[in-house]
Amino acid sequence: MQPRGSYAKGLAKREEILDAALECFVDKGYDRTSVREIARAVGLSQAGLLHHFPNKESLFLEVLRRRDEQSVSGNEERGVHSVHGLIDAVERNSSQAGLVGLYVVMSAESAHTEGLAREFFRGRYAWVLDDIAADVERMQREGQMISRLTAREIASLLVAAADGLQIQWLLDPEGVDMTERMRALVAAFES
Amino acid sequence: MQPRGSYAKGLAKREEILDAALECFVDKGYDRTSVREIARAVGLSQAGLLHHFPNKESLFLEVLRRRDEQSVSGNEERGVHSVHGLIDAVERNSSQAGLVGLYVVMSAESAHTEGLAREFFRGRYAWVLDDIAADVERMQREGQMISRLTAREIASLLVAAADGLQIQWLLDPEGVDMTERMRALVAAFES
DNA sequence: TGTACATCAGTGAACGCGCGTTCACTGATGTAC
DNA sequence: TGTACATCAGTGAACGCGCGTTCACTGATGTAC
Repeated sequence: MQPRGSYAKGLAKREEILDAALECFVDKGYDRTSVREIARAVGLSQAGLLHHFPNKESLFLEVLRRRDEQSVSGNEERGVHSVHGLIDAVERNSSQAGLVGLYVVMSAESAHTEGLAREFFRGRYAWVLDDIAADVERMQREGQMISRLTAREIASLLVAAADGLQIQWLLDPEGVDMTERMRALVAAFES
Repeated sequence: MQPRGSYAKGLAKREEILDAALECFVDKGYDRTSVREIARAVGLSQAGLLHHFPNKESLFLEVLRRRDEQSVSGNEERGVHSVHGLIDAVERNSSQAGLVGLYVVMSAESAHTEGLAREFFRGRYAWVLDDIAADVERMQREGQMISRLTAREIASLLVAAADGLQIQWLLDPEGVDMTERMRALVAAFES
């Protein structure tokens, strides 16, 4: 006998939970966010929440996965991950108070840890860097970017700067304009 | 009646605790490091450890402060914080498996949080950026660096890249040579 | 169209656990006289 | 030089607390006949 699957109401609640969980994880990190807290935010008991997800780590990974899907589909028209796609992501980030910023904190947190979250981020960085490096290589061929550095080096530095600027911005939101600063970096790489 | 102050034995134990705490915080982060764990590492009971520090947060801040002092005194001859001082720090970091890396994870963690740790990092970033910007400005005056970007922008991007590369390196130690990549970035800024 | 029933959605209470911190205490150690 | 004593260094047990998770359960909902 096959399981029947979720009802419409269940799926809707699931989405609601993922939204609330994202918000909590973004502004408090994994460890400092409790399941109870997320449950309260969506008007459920903790046991009610855990009816939709087997445990906290699964919920967290679902949040990451969905975030990734959304960011991919939103960027479709300009190439999944490109140099300017990265700048867009940074811009969205500063206006929406840390949507992609989840990644910086979460990846920094999980970089030290074993487990599924670490594997998720390792994989994610790998293909983001691949995509951006491909875009940089194209720009180099078209003579738009310097060739003194390899495409991979430039891609890695761009992503690193985006992540690092996020930290500076979180510590001092008025002092840093992330988008403008990213544009300046790209300009320095342009030939 | 004045307090008598610590004995030599007490001061030695204090240093031992700070060393052990640094190691724990570096590879597990603040939340996942327990006082009991640090105490065990230095052969004390948890209550014994808390004889030397009033609570966990104080211990943590002491670790940060001492780390900063050591890194300053080690860099004396080349200017406290300079462009090449930053590269040195990155290099030391990759060889010593994350000594300064404490800052990246800790600052990312604490960027979202209120409290003393956040203030510590806010202040620290402010003066590190000031120092490096001053060094960049000197290099610009001497014609060694491009002037298309402001000194402050360059300084901010250098620090951001150093932090971001740390994350990439933690996730994939073989895939990234942080030092070499930092040198490439500095080269891109040189005129 | 009606109904029996399996499954879904969600509750409330409890579980064991590890956490940071506190307490009253003991022995070692330096110091004032 | 000897000694009384205040303070330091450290112990062991306990504290309350919030955590993630589990349990037995109830009512709602879709579906098969």
